Amino acid sequence: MSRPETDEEACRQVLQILSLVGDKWTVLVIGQLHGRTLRFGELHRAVAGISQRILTLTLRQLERDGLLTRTVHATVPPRVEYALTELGDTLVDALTGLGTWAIGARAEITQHRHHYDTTHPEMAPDVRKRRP
Amino acid sequence: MSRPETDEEACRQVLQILSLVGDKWTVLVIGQLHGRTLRFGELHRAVAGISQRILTLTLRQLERDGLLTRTVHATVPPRVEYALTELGDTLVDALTGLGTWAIGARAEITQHRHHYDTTHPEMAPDVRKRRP
DNA sequence: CAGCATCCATTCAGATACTG
DNA sequence: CAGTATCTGAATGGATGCTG
Repeated sequence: MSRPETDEEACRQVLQILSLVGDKWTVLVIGQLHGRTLRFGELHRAVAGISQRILTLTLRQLERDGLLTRTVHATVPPRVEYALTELGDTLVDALTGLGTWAIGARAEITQHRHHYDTTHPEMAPDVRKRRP
Repeated sequence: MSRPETDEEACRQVLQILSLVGDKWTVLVIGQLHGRTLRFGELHRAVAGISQRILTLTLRQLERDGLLTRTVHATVPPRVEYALTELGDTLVDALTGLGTWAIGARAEITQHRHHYDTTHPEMAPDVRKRRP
């Protein structure tokens, strides 16, 4: 009874979420927002290396998906605050599970890679190219 | 005491894993491999729409990371079988958690998107463009 | 059957410069 | 401060054709 319809379905759902969260920055952003509210500039500084454009797009997407709220204070200078919604918080929780796995598996994966690279000398440069 | 070092660290780890698993096909492939062994052609058919090139690259990467094994049977015609390793199985388990979240949140997210799109008419075409 | 080599179109991140 | 506008190089995915 392995691989029932729900597995199939779950797989597609995961895919959706991964494409939603799978880009380089989204996870970092919601990670910073976990349990606190930050302004645009603060986020920009907190997520080292992100460009304004990408940060803006990332925030807009998360806002559109209902994962965070964007609050504009009509002051001078302008003040815009970002915070996770309850839905966003639950996503963080869900991702935490993956994070735990990642921490536990990291060493083993690194080791496997090294072994593979030495065992299969120049067999798959493309593969390594994709994971520097 | 929110956001201790471990959070920071976990976040990077998640990012690693997401970039490892976050592409369009990897999840589908390991999803198909969950609990069974498949040949290249079977996988190619099972994961509808994937090209041979991408399937090959995806499999190589997973093999390199120690998430699946590639067994070549020296027969004619050649027979190559792919199966998840124990590590790969644990990844599937970890992803299942995310899948569960995804299924539960899907409706709400869709609803939020719709609301956002009607509320912010042409405010963020780029955002919608990124999520058709 | 399983996969590699090639080429092409597209997407996207990132840098830079400008504005309400 | 908090974006928006624009441009460009790089990376990727996908299609096609060939081979041990």
